[in-house]
Amino acid sequence: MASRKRDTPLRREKIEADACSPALRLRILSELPFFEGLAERDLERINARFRDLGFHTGDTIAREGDRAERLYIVAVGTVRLSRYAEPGQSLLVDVLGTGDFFGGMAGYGLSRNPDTATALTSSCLISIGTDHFREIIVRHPSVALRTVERLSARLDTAREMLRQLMGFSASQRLSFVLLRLAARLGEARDGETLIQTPLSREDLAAMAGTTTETASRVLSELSRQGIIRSGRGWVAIRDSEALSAEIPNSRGLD
Amino acid sequence: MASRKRDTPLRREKIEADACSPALRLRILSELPFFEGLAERDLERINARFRDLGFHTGDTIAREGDRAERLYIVAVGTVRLSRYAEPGQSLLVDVLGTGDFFGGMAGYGLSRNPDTATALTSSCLISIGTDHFREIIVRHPSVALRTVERLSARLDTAREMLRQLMGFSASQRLSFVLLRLAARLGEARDGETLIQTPLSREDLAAMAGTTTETASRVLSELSRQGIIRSGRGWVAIRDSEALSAEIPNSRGLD
DNA sequence: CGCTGCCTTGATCTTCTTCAAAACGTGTGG
DNA sequence: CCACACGTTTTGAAGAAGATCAAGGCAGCG
Repeated sequence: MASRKRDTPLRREKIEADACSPALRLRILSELPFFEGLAERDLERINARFRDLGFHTGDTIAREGDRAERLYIVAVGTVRLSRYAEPGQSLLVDVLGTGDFFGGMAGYGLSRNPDTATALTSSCLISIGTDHFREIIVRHPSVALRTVERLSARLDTAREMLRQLMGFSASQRLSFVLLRLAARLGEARDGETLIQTPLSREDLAAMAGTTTETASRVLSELSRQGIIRSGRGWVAIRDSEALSAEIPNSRGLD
Repeated sequence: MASRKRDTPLRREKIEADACSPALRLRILSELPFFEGLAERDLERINARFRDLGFHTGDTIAREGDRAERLYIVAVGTVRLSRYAEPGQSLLVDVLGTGDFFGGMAGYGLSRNPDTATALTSSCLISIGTDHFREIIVRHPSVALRTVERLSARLDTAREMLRQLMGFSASQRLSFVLLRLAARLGEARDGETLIQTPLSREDLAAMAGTTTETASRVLSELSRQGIIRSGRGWVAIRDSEALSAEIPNSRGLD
């Protein structure tokens, strides 16, 4: 309706490819909740085990089915974890921001990557061989605990999504996905929460377990109601109350 | 059709309520993959921290929303983890057998039980306070690693189920659930794999994210094709090849 | 500008849920 | 030991939600 040539609120900052050069790595490491509270020299030793890697939008960071021999931590940017389903279909498992990790965690059970990771924006990650990470876990109980906690939380999230996916309607699921994304990646901007992670309708659909068309319809309807605004590659939530109200007994995640 | 008064292959052994009395606990503990490789005296110390609990069929072991202050490990029997959805609806998150654990793993993120646990059979569990378990993790790196690995595997399973739930048809999902159950809880019995865990059609439906009626229809159809046999509270898989073939690029889980 | 790809919208059609009722098993009490 | 009564399972028919198929519109980019 009243959708004139409105501002496209996209203001994507270019990320320097060398944003996490070796020099900066130590600082990044020390700020990760993961390694919080570790002694300076332990951090240095750990830092020496890490590698840093820059990626451009769309680059593949790790591929489903490859040997899982590295653990990755997102330092800057956002990363998309997806899992192949049918030809053409894929489930968008998660969207990761700064501090999130993925990749070969287990040495035994999961010898191969269960998911494909791609860079949604120019990103930079740090990575470490699983062997070395295991070593760190063994050496630093606090890291072990932290890892267990993060994994538990993620497991809960995944199960919560399962619950949502089954009982809820497509539009409820979409609303839920938007709230989840807003909470993790949203930026407050004059009263709205802007999600400027470049997620296509197809991506959103994949997160909600529905089709591109349905996703589009739902977003249109929400816009019509003034609950959100959206455009190509961005969504802004204007009334998150109303959005939450769409979802029966929802729970915050992550 | 040819479904005459066939044998009900149920042979459910009664489980003594005291099957895991303190005396037996040590043995059980030492056989858990979890604590494999620990020294005798470490095991004894750990054992001292554990409590043992017996449950009858249908008993509630832990309730969704309660404070998560204990970790449980299934010693004997099977346990059902479910999560409330809509009034009347619930998602059956998982079915646990010997050696599986659940409950408060994280101290921070998950201060409350995300799931309700009920005993599917007479079961006996051992449990430990989360604080004590954290202590064990800190003290015994091998347990930490094992925990991380188990959690990773579970996370993967949950995500795999997510993938299934979205792209697949109800019958494919059901087939998948049956295979999963068979792999974890099935017993080989003259050429068939028998799942004698007393799961109702409603339970199966909840695992597959569908309704009782649809579950029933699908099982009927599979029986008609000779792929399975089923009755009240049991399913036997006669041709797991055929069952797998129902599912596009499936993956083993857990 | 005109192309290419993304997004929107419409119409049809399949699948699954929902509502309803009958058949079956199981355990119970006579 | 039999018969009844309950809950589970099965089956049927109608309905709704969403997938699929098919165009048309709009933004960004060369």
